[in-house]
Amino acid sequence: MKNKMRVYRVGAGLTQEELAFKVDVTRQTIGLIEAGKYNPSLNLCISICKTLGVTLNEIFWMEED
Amino acid sequence: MKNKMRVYRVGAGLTQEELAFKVDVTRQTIGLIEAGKYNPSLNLCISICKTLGVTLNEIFWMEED
DNA sequence: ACATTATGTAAGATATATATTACATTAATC
DNA sequence: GATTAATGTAATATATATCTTACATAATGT
Repeated sequence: MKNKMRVYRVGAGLTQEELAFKVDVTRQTIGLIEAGKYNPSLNLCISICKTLGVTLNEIFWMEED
Repeated sequence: MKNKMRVYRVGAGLTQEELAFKVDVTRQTIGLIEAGKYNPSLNLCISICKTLGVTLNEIFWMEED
């Protein structure tokens, strides 16, 4: 599993397009990050987290390895 | 204050150059991230955290706002 | 079934993170 | 105080995140 963005996004009742608009980025960018095909910038990660009301660890930190 | 990288790096007894080598990046890149002048990629942030034995939140998440 | 909404994906363009090389400055050690 | 190690910083080059446009598919409602 890549990251938990999608879980928190739909949990927040947001579509990819809506989240994209809020963090000032493209819908495609959100989709590709969710799909694990993009390596987003820290600032974008932080914007996403703040918009979804969670922290970096909750979405982007994987405990396993 | 930008992020707490420097605190944890010197706490780990590492020089910028040593950390850079471990995360496979340039010394300059580390220096600029510490100085808050770069917007690093998530993967690099994760590498740095793992090398320093901390999580994303500890270094890159600011509670204020 | 059809219309609409949400998502996947791809090609080419643009912005920016990072590399490379180089030199300057500061801190530490002798 | 001279020498070395660590860090700051700048110019140009390269790699890659992100944008733009476009089309295709999946899901959902009527």
